[in-house]
Amino acid sequence: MLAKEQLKTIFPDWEEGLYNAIIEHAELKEATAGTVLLKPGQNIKSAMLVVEGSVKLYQEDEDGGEYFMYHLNPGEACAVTLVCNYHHEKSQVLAKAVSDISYLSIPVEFMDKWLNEFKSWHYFVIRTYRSRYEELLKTIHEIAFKNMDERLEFYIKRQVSQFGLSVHLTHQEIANDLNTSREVVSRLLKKMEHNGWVKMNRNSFEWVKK
Amino acid sequence: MLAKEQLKTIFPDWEEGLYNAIIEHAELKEATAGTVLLKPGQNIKSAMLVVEGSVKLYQEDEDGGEYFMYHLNPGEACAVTLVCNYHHEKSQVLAKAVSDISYLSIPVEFMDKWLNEFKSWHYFVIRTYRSRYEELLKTIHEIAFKNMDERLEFYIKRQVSQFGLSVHLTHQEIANDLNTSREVVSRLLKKMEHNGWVKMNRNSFEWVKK
DNA sequence: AGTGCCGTGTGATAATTATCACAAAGTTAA
DNA sequence: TTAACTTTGTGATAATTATCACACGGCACT
Repeated sequence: MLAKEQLKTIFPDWEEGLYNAIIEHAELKEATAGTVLLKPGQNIKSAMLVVEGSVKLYQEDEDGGEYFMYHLNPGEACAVTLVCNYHHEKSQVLAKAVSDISYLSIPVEFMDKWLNEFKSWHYFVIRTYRSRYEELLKTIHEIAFKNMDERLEFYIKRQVSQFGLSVHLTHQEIANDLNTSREVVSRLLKKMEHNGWVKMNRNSFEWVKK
Repeated sequence: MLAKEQLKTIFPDWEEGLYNAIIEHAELKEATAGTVLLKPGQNIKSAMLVVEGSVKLYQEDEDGGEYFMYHLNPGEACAVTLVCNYHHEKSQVLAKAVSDISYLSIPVEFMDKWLNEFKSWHYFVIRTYRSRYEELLKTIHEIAFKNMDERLEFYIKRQVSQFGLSVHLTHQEIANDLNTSREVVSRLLKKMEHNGWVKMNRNSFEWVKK
């Protein structure tokens, strides 16, 4: 388990008691890049709080399609796992580690208990829901109103603000995240290259716009 | 203001003290069908809890487009208005009364206070966020993966489960909610009519499938 | 009854995206 | 180096949706 000091830097503004409770009851787990942490339909047995690395949240289609919704970073929690009624909730999302990660896993039994015990925990839960709700709104805005070129630009910008100007993704990976085809992504990136927005390499490209 | 008994039937499972606080501090407001209750960009000054009638929540585009996300019914609250930090939050959604409605309006000052005072209030807030988050997920699922015919069917089914088998909407209204054009809706409804899924009238139709 | 508006039907065409087919270039491993 | 594989480029074509144009019928109002 982490030292309390480390916890405090990653999850600031909690009560002493909550740090202690975490240290006592949470398990620090690790997962390698690409691991599926949560699948649609899966029963939720524990909450997930990211400590290190980042996680991608997807909506998944019945027949294999995926749509990327948002990233979870250190200090953030997966909203769908913060349930307050025992064992009955199932995941509606797919969560995948983008990098090697470590995260706190907290049995759902404590969710309800801590809501009563720790004020800072219930603020954390509410803030988590609120911010994830807002991420979903942004995602809906993109899909509902924008064409693929603008959606790709939005996607790249999110990627850039996460990992910097150098984007290490293949066209195929991007196409999967946007539920479109590799060809479409290739052509749109080519157009962006002509416009001087990106510098293309194999397996990666640089975002140079603005 | 409503009598406590009425409040209890619409918002069950609250504490006595919360009902009293509502009676003391909430205002019971009314609005006629079609009224815009909340606009994107607007500062949130008060929470909205639906008492009677129903409200439609939309994502709005910069240039006039709208996309319908979900309904709010009596006993439900608008998640975006349940803010806990004063005055700084702006709406990212559009809320419109579908029918004549009445709702409780609670100044945001109380949001934080009540979170501390009433356990039943913070459960209510969390449940609200959770259920709205889930509605957004469903919406994303539709837009990201389905063609317009399936999205229209999903839309009609939601309408039916809200208001019954008789759907009183013009093709134009449906087209606005789905951010598509009237012609597309007309043609798809015609196809559904051929399949025996609907019986068309002027200004309305019946859902007869299954 | 006539006028005009609104809701609907429908063809023609454009724009966007999806799908298929295949080539070329870079990378990895024997 | 050669072979196998991955990534990317690109044309051709299909499917889906958007847009434009216009007709027709019901309904309200005089």
